[in-house]
Amino acid sequence: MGVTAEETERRRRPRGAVREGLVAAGLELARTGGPDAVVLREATRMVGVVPNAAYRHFADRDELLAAVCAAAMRELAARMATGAGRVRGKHGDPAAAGRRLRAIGTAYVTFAREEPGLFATAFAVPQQHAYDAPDGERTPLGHLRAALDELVDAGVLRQERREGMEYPIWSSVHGLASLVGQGPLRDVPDATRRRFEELTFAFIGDGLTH
Amino acid sequence: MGVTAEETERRRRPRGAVREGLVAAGLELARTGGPDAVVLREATRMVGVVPNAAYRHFADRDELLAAVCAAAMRELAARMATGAGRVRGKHGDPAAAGRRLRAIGTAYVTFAREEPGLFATAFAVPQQHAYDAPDGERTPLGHLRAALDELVDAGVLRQERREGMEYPIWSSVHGLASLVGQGPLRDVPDATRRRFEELTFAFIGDGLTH
DNA sequence: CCAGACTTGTGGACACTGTCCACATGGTTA
DNA sequence: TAACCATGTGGACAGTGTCCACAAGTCTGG
Repeated sequence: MGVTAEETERRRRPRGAVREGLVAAGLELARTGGPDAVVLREATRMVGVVPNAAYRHFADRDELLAAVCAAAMRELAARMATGAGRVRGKHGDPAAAGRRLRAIGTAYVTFAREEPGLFATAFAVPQQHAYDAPDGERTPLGHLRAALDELVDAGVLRQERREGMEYPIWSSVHGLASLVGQGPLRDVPDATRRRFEELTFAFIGDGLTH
Repeated sequence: MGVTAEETERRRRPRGAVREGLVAAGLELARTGGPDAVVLREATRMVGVVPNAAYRHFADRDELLAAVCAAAMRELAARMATGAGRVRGKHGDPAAAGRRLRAIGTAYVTFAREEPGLFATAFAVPQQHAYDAPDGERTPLGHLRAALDELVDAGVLRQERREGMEYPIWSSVHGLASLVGQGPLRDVPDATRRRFEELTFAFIGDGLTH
């Protein structure tokens, strides 16, 4: 009797819900344990479905992981957007432009420190890293590019120094995030870490206005 | 008959050979597949010993992995030492000091690109990252500190800017290495990658002489 | 409107992994 | 020489990714 009820209930899942559920479950696992914690069977258990069901939506575990990685990367981009959005001052104001660059950098590093598992997961599977994601949203690199363009508009960064400036800055911020989030500097005291962040952002500022 | 021969052969291993063999095997696995590829059973197979034998030398797989990570980190430090050692010019010569800093940075990034598996493994288990390793050898951070100290001695880096300068620079180099070695910039063409490296090292130089 | 095709979930199986236990065996020491 | 200790063995177990055959809904063309 209960069997029939549950059996019929089995099909009541909205279309695509299992796939989304698996990604959400994978994100939760990644949050606490990083990419290695994204175990297919555990994710299916969380969704309430048998392990093999996952294979109707992903070719294998790697494909599930890739979807989780993409989601983690979107989360990082979203936090950068939020950080930049909180800075007031209109486009072209030199001070505001500087604060916006710093805000996206801070968001990046803060994400790595507060969510080391998700941060590691975001970079676990190398994705195409264009300025914009397929859905039209800005990627982290896109946010950086926009911030640098604004610094040029504001007259803070000279045009002839603009080209390629994304990469040294991305390197600095990404390296700081890695070292502090999961790397050797993971366990330094909070005050020390803040000093490292301060030093690094000051270094970037120096490099920009050279 | 053959049994007895092999049985007696079993004990012919030099003392500590199994442990060292396991680390060496783990290093080989890490070289091709990163930290996840360090699988205990495969390492024991390579050494020619039964899986459980590993538990006489390591509490569990994590402890084996930690040993492999430490070895990978020493390998990175060794390459930095080699790179610095190739630069001629005596201590205190400004040009030589700059070249030495660049040489250790280049060695760091080159290691990440040529041996992405080992690079990832070196940073997979966060170790104490002092200036010197327990065996007295310089760590990567130790090399960086020495290079910066020399820049001060050479008069390139002003003393009052010296303190804490390790961290922005380490961040820049480590970030570049991560992005180029295993991260989103892993597959950019060689020429592009070299340009990113050039830009980043120039950026660091600017920040130093600010 | 209904038979077949397609989609999606199930059940059972396999090889592989890390790890535990009891046991054997050789070298060392009291 | 007898007891001990370090080290390797053999067998077992749970957990994992993945494959195959099957079932039960859903959609579609005649």
